[in-house]
Amino acid sequence: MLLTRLARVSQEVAATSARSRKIALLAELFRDAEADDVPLVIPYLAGRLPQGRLGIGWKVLSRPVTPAAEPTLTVREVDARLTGLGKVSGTGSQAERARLVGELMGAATADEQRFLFGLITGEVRQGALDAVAVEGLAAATETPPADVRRAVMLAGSLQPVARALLADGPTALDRFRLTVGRPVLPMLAHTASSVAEAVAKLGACAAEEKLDGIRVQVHRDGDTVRIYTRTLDDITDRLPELTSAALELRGDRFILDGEVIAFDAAGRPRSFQEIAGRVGSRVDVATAAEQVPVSPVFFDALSVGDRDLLDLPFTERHTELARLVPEPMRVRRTLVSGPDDVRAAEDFLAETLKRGHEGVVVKALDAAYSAGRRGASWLKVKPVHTLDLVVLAVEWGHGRRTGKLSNLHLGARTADGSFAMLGKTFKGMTDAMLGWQTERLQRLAVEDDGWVVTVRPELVVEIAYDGLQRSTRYPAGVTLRFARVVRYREDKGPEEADTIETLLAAHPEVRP
DNA sequence: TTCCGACAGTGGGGTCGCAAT
DNA sequence: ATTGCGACCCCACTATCGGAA
Repeated sequence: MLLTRLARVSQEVAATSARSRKIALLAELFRDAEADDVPLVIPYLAGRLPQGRLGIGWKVLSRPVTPAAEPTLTVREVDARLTGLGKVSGTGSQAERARLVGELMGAATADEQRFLFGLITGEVRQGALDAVAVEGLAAATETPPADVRRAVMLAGSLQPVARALLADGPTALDRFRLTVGRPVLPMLAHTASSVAEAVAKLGACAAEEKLDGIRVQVHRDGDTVRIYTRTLDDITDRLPELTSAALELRGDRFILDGEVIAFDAAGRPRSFQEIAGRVGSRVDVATAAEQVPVSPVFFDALSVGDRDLLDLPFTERHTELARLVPEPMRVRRTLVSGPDDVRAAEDFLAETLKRGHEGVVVKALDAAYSAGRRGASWLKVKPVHTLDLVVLAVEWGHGRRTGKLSNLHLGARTADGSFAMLGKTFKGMTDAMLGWQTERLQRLAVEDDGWVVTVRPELVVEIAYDGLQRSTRYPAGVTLRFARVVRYREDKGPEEADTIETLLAAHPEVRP
């Protein structure tokens, strides 16, 4: 199949907003693909590369290359060239990679160049990624979408499922079973604004500590242990303590879900930054492990022995977990019978925060373990802080925000009356706010370099954030974690904005 | 008819590792 | 040694479609 066909369909998919139409367009293309093209066509139109990461980014791809006049590239040729690209490594490799990218782009028409750019940077912007491609695949093969989604969860990605389904038909899905040693997509939590809201939605539930570390899925089969991240990367070699911990447990065959965290000398949880640095260290693991030893805290069991627990209610999975994992390695929790029992959950949240953790996750007791779309049966609740800050500058948006001023630069007052930048945010704005701020901020503009518009520091905005973290980038030595806009405060002048001093005083545990 | 779950999009900061300077 | 870039950790929120209630 020619690449130009994919590029054209991708444009058509992007042009329609109806999900049903997107699915129909994808299904039609999948049906037309030859057997050998299928393993490429499906991930390409799901916005993914079968090779995974290539080491090529926005910078290299942005160099202009004269496009080809006629479309000649086939999907298989593109795949072969990208595979070659991924294999280039060593000294001088960056120049060689750039040369190969230039060759590929030079063989592509302008439309194809646009498609390849989106594919490699992961920004296809056609309004259809994995989930819609799964629906398209289900339609093309006349298989129930729920069955395809479940197989994708068990396989960890779309490609193997697509290949099996198109080669052998719907019965091939039976091959995708939970297997120790093969990671599955983890179940994720939604957000609730309060414990009361979460309990009202879920009924009988458990409130568990929410730990601010790195999610891990631990597989043990006899003496073999493998550890996977949320995106299913294998990080076994970076966390030797976890292998030891898994080998100490009584069972010799299981899959557990948990979080890796670390404690300081006083027994308080260390910051996310410290844990992420430790888990990210690959070169000298021994030294990193000495400086920041980590501990696992497990909260779910996906399989034990030869039993697949995924479809069991949480209560039963937890019974299995408790049988296998002793107390300190198991997450602290409390049971809540229902809305009349909210106080128990609220007290538990207060205790958890006092112990230095992030918040709680409220989990329905009757829910199965599912990465699919079986509703939000895990709800996280975290405290939210707010500040009044001053807009110092704003960046022009991309994609659907093209032509709108989007990403705000936020400043707090300093002792001398000037403003210190604390970070940026593009979150929390409605389309109406986006339109309003585009007009309002242009009136305050003192400079526009085509990317950043610098403004007079006069407009006050209320910002919500999850906490403070250390920063080497910003002048105060700190930055906001997960900042988002709540509302504009036109009733306030910049002289009423919050100061760096009050911010630091509110977070004594963080020192710049 | 209204409500709500699922999805995609729009990017945020930090850290590590590697190649180039 | 320092800098720039890419990969991967953590993530919030809004708009929209389409099925459920």
